[in-house]
Amino acid sequence: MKIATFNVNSIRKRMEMLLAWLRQHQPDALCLQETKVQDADFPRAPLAAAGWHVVFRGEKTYNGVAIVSRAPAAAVRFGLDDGGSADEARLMWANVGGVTVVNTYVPQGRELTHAMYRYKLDWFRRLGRFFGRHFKPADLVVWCGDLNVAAEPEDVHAPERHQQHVCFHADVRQALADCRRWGFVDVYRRFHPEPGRYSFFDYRTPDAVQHNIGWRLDYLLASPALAARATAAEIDLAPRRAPQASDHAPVWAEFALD
DNA sequence: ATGGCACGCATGGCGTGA
Repeated sequence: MKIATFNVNSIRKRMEMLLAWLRQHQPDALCLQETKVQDADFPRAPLAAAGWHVVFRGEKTYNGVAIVSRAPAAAVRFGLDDGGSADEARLMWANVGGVTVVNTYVPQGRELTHAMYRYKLDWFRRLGRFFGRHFKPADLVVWCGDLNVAAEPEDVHAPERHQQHVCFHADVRQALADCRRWGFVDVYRRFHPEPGRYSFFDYRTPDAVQHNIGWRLDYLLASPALAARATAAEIDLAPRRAPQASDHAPVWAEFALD
């Protein structure tokens, strides 16, 4: 089973690239973030014409998540179900081929002093409780998405310059670590321990990919039971190098399931 | 040290992203 995640930065701008990537990689499930489109305008027709199922929740201009799959997704649910802000355009989960796929677009946080940064830290706490409420480590679960955190110094170019950044501050790294303590394994790192492997490259950095000035913000984190079955994982930089690219690259992993 | 660029919007500059 092949599962992937891709922050597309507008699905309408990225549809041609997205269809080509699906055709080439044939994932069982692809989690998308930042679709930036309200549901009434979601471009489901070109995906359906290519034989893909898709479930989604979005809003105008901002956020938006979707799961594209070859077989229909089951038990599709949206949002954090703890009575707080549900953020349905930031979290969805579904069963695809016997695996529970959780797709998140974690709030970026804007500035350390901004209310959205407090909201981001709280969001990780709420998500940790969500995992504890719904899943057991023996379940086959994969948490995918743009987590907006470089988990370790190896996950960002020049970490010493980013100690006060909302995606690398000690507090947000700890919030992700606390959330992962449920049992999540970083599948990409199982296969690629080397530093300097990134999934995000800022548009404003000239030739960022060529100079490898980036961040690893996009993850597939598997439950212990699922991680034990991982056979491969990669960051695909080709779509990031292409014209009219998203600022993120797709990340995928494969699992050997019965 | 600062700002690059791209996106969407009842657009012609602004808020947001990371």
